[in-house]
Amino acid sequence: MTVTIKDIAKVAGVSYSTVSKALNNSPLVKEITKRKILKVAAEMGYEPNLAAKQLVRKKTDVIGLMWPTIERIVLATLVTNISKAFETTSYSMILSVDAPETAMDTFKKFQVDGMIVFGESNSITVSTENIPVVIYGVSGKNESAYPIIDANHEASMQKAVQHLVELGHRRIAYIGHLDQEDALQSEKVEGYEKAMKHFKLDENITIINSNGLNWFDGYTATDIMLEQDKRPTAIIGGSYDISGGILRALQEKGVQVPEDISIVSYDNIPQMATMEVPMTCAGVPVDVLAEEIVHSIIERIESDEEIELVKKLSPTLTERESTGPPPEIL
Amino acid sequence: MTVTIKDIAKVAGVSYSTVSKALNNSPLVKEITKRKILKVAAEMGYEPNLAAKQLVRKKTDVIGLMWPTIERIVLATLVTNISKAFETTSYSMILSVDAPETAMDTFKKFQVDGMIVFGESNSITVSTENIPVVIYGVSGKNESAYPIIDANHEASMQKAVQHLVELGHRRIAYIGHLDQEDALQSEKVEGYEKAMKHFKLDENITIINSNGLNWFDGYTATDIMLEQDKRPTAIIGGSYDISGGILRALQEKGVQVPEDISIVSYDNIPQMATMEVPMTCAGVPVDVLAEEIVHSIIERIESDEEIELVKKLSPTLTERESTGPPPEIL
DNA sequence: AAAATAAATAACAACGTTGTTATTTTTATG
DNA sequence: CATAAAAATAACAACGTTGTTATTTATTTT
Repeated sequence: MTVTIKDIAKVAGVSYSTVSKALNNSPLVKEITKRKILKVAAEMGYEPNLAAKQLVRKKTDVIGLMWPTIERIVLATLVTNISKAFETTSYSMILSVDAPETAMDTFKKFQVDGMIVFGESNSITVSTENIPVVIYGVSGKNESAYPIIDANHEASMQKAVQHLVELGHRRIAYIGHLDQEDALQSEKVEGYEKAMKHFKLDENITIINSNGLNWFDGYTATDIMLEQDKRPTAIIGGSYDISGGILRALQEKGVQVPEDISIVSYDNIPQMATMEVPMTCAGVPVDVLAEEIVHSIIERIESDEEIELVKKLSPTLTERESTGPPPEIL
Repeated sequence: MTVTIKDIAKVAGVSYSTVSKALNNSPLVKEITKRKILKVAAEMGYEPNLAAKQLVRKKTDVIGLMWPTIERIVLATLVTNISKAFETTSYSMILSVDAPETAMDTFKKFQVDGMIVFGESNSITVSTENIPVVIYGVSGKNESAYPIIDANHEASMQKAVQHLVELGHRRIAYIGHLDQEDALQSEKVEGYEKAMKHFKLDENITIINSNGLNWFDGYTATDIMLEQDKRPTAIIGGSYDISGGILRALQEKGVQVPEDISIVSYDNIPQMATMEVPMTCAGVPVDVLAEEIVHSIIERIESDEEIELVKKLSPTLTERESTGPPPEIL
């Protein structure tokens, strides 16, 4: 038998409503009785019944995270960070790896107070009724019905290019997955182009399609790139995995990083520091991103005012050993 | 305002207890009233309140999955499969990527009916009270307090070696992560050794430590292996990622797979089919594994009898293009 | 057609909380 | 030291279900 507030009440010799108040640290109960009740509760191993509480409070203090594609390491890191960020709040998080519809059903069933959705807003096909939602993705052109946390790929690319330009680079290539369907990827390429133009490097724009987001895709793309006659002195990798492949390909061809070629990677996760060559990277640090997402959904739940629809975050450039001045060109 | 059974009752002109029965398809209510009530409920967009139901039923129909290390692709695939497997049951699954203690707290709070734990039984440090638990891991020597689903690494290795022996191989090497702490890894190596001895290939036992479970670890280990004078004609890779690295390293050195060297990988996931060279692999197919895990926890919840403590599954050898007869040796 | 039985529905008490209202106890006031 | 005011506690009605018991209605049986 599980112990309820009524059991505690009996033992402590008070009414159960007093127990309820004491457990919620209400100012309506005297300090000394509060302490006594808390002590009894602890001794009896009391665990509150969420269902009962939920039934009367109409609130679960639970937020659902929809995460349909679990096989990408950067997102896995983000999820871990979000989960950690929730620990300091009064909310719990539940995770669903199901298809959006199924996930939504589960969340509705659990009557979550809010939802975090990875991906574009159009991944929400079912009605969310009036459950607050925050999306992590790309704000894009067309307006979304839900607030979006945008990691600001364009600004990241700007920072990456700027860093390399300041080091003296001019021939800066971009290797990434070129996918019209994927707004995330497109924004990176466009950001790169924009930045190059901004620094008057229009004719040096070199974009290589890795045709995928995996380690090996970056590897292959780099091989192809190295065969071309005019090598760039710096490469921007479109993602953690791709940059890993780029680095490996260069190493194998005996190209020194950063002496011969510098690399900056998109994605700002701690793992960048433990790569073969610690990687300079541009992007919103994953812990900041997590904090921001968690903060946003809670604000949206608790505040009545409409929050801003698009929140573009400020990326950081973290300098490590994969970037340096370009080699002297003979 | 959400619609409750009382609202339906009013509209349908019956008592709310009749509505409850009708919605649960009870034989105590006449077919015609049942239909009427169901129709009204649908029209009003009724969604049952889980908390209320839970409060009286003392059951949540929810199972928690503890998954502390989300960054391994094989486990991610398993999670996806488990999630899918639950869809055909009356249970829902919630996922926690937190540390075991935190995860356990969350699950207790949600009053899950059961828990699935990845890893060894000693990862459960907190009391599970009387929540049914099923562990996916290694049964090992010392008895566990909880039922274990064991993917039977030893038998997998036996199958891998047998397959290669039948093809005519004798010099079969094993490349994997040698970690005393990790029972999963140790069992694979031991299984390999046992199988080699079983086929009287004691003096051909070659074990190379990849010092890690990543793609690159397999890659490096293979490089080292190729420098040795007597090459094996076949390699067993300890995991999906490691095998990927092995394959890549061989390709780069111009070693043909399977003409020059055959590879069998541990881990039986669909992704094996889409590698550079479709990979022959040994292990319990991930969908079978998922079904078994889901079935076990549900059985443990619903059946009063004690279920067997250790369930060793039967691995499958899936033959693909990475294995063939050994080259003629001059 | 009245009495006995069966079938269908209604009434109501749980379940474990919270929050509001009613009562008791304590403290301050004249 | 009675009395008013304040503080502390108790009582009780929700919340939306389920399952048990009580009541009504329909169907047999004599």
